Order: sequence, then structure tokens, then C-alpha cells
Amino acid sequence: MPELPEVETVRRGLAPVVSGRRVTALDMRRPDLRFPFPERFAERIVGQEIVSLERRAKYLIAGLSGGEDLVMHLGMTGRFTILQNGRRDTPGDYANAVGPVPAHDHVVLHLSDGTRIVYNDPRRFGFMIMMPHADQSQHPLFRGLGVEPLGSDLTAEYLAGRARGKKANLKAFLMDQRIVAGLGNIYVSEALFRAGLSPNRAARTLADRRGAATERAKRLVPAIQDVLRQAIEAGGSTLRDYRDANGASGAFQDAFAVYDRARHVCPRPGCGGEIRRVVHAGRASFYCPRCQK
DNA sequence: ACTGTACCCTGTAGGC
DNA sequence: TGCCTACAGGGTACAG
Repeated sequence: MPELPEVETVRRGLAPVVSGRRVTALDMRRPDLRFPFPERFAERIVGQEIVSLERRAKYLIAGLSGGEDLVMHLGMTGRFTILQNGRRDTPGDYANAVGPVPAHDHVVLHLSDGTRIVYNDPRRFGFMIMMPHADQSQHPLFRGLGVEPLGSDLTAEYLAGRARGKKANLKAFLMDQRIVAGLGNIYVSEALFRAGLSPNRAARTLADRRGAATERAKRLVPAIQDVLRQAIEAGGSTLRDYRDANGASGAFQDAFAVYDRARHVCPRPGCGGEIRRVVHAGRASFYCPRCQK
């Protein structure tokens, strides 16, 4: 669920609350999420100061004063919630241990100012791992990642170079985290609509015979960057589970042109086409066959 | 080297 | 009302 804009929104909500705070306790309500929790997880975190909270692709990275990083992924349904002053709107009160623990609250991070950060994840596709900060770029999780789409590394020439000779379709190409890191099912569909490119088109057509970027690649870069920037500005997209760290929904779902809009009329003025749903690699794709070639 | 499928897990929506 | 199926923001392990 959470793609780059959602993870970035969570990061921005959490960062001011956790930065400079010390972890005073860690509760684990089960032994694992998608992976087992790190060895001696609590001992490695408790007593450390959280010095930074960064994002790479869809990963959140908390830098700890002891030199290790806590790397977190939200999977499909992961959610961080900030609890201040022992108050909580759902049943269960962590401060007083009153009432049942809410379903799927798997991890609670207690901070030195009394704030607690709760990690909730019904499907448990998310995970938390620890790694030395110095090893980050060489860690298997990060080593093969593609460029950050909002950085200066995403260029038409880069896309053309990676797409050259690939007969896979554009949908799969852009979903591949080794190419562009942080895009997911929603924003690939939306970016392709903005670029006027069909998800069915072969990726190699982003490059010409010499490997130079085509007009298509040049349209794709701003389409990706604009949709991500606008989504971040809107606080991400809430379809079902997603909430930011303060419990607020995103608003960008109201701006979807095609995602989850099968059989609706294309929003481009004068088009009148009908949005289609197709499946690529087991994931739904949405596009307007008239606008996207 | 690619590509497509199955799977991890839970909740929900829709058809009957 | 209830049962059953399909599907959901992600990523990985396979088989072909």
C-alpha cells in the first residue's frame, strides 16, 4: 500500500516526534512480522537516541546513536501511530494497561518524553531489521535499488539506458524497484496516464536504436516526479488502511485519474474514453486506451 | 537473463 | 444472514 508518497508522509510526521528522543522501552507482541525481529532487538534499541529518520525507496531508516540503523518497511498495511500523554482513541491504554490491546498492534516504541510509537500491521508484510549504518549501501536490501525518483538521478537518459532491449512492458519496468525505487501500483498507473503511455508498451521503446532517450522517456520523467510531488503534498493516498503518523487520511485518492477507476470516463477533457483495468504480473493496471499509446 | 505465477497474511466487498 | 471467492498500497522465491 504505502508507496513513496505515503512513506514520506509518515516520515515527516514521525521525524519531529522521534528526533533527539531516547528509546526507553520496546514492546513486542509477537516474535515476528514478515521476518523475525532482530536478535536481542530490545537491548540494541533501548537507551539509544534516535538521531535521524530518513527514507530510501519505501524504507524508513532510523539512525541510532550507537551506530546501528533500524530499517522499517510498511508492507501493504503497516502503520505507525504517535500516542502522546497516555491517550488513545481506540480500546486499550498502554500507559495503564487497561482494556484489550488493539488487534495487530505488534510493536510499541516508548520514548524518553513519554511518547509512544505504535506499529500496527494486519497483514504483517512489513518488517523491522537492524544493520550497521556503515553497511547500509551494501546491504542486500539496498544494494540493488534503483534511483530515487525525486532526485536528480532520474533522467530520460537513465530510463532509456535501463530500458534498452527490454521487452517487458512499461508497467512491470516501472514497478521494478531496481529501476526506480519507491514507485508502486498506484503511482505507476497515474504516471503512465500523465505521460500518455500505455502500460502495455514495451519498455525498450523508451530508447531509440542508439540507446538515446525517446520523447516518451522525456515525458515520463516529469510525469513521475509531478505525480509523486503532488501526492506528497496531499499527504498520500488512502484507499483502505493508510494513515499518517497522526492518524490522518491522505487526500490524493481524490485526484486519481485512472487508478481504481475501471469503466469510468477518462478525465481528460474531450477524450470521452473509458478507463480499462488489465493485469500485469498479477497486479491491476488502469489506463485510458485513447490517451495512452 | 528474463518472465510469469504462487505465496506470505488478514480483512473486506460483492455475488449467490 | 451467511458462505464463498476475489482482491488489496509489497516483495520474494521459484519454475519455465
